[in-house]
Amino acid sequence: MQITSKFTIALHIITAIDYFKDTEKVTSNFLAGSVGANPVIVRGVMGNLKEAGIIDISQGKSGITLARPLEEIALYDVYKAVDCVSGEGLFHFHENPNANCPVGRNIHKSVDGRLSRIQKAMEDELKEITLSEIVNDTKIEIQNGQKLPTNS
Amino acid sequence: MQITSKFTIALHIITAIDYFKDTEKVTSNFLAGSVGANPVIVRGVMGNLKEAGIIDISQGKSGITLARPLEEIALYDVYKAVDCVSGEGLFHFHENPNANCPVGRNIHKSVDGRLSRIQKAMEDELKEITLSEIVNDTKIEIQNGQKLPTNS
DNA sequence: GATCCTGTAATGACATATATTACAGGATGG
DNA sequence: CCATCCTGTAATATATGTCATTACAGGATC
Repeated sequence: MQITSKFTIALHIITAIDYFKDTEKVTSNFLAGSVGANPVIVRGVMGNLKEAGIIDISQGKSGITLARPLEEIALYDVYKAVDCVSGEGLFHFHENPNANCPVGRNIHKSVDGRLSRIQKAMEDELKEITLSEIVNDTKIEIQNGQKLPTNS
Repeated sequence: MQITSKFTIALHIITAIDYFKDTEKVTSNFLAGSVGANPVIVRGVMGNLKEAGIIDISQGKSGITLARPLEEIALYDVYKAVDCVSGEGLFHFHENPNANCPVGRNIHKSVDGRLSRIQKAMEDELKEITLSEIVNDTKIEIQNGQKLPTNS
């Protein structure tokens, strides 16, 4: 199992919105071209990000823009926006433990809290990382890629 | 998306093996009855736990037994044993970022490390919890459930 | 007002999770 | 030593989720 690629698509979208904000009209088709996914998928993710107040969507010349500074967008905000992990939680508990068995009747009580704690550890880490880190690193990587090998 | 229930089934199995070790012959069918899942699924999980050196499987009177003390079985060991998360990692990266786009060409480099770090945070938490905690809590819950309401 | 863009529905392909039936082969215990 | 019981595993079915794709309605823009 894996967390849906909508999450990394969202990170890619935000990075591209920032990177191309001054040089391109950023639309769902443009973003879909960069992401390599279908425009409908991208529009869906865009919708999630808009609901979460992370981007603004306009059909005008401005196109799609960021609604707040990159420093104020944590990976956790994006993760919540695209709803990677259902309300059921990260772990899928088997549905039918036997209520006639003492273990089956009580296993939930002793496990649920610990699974939440594990999920929380992941989510706390998501809160520690902002999009500004990712965008900055991406720009650095782009710079490095543009340097040609040279002897000088 | 959710992590497969094989994981919680494994926790349930281990708990039941310990709980019933002195009173029942523990077989895949017996465990499947407690878990409320198909015996074939349980045998599959049992196979994973056996490979990982967590349980021993015998067809004799002893049935299925724990291969090491509960204190030495971390949730992480079980998680690895049942292979919840593929080698691809917890997060599914979109497959086709556009190599002709500077962002598409570099987004992986700036994101991959951070996604690993998030996954690691979860896995580190899994390492902190042992089955002895879960089994002890389950036993306590069973005790509490057996206490009848009383005025005395 | 023509054009472009978003929002969304409908459908299909594909992968994964779980259940289920069936059976071969091995260990056990009488 | 043999009947029995149990595990290991293949094959199949169903359900669900992901992602792609086509299509189009409606709104904003220029």
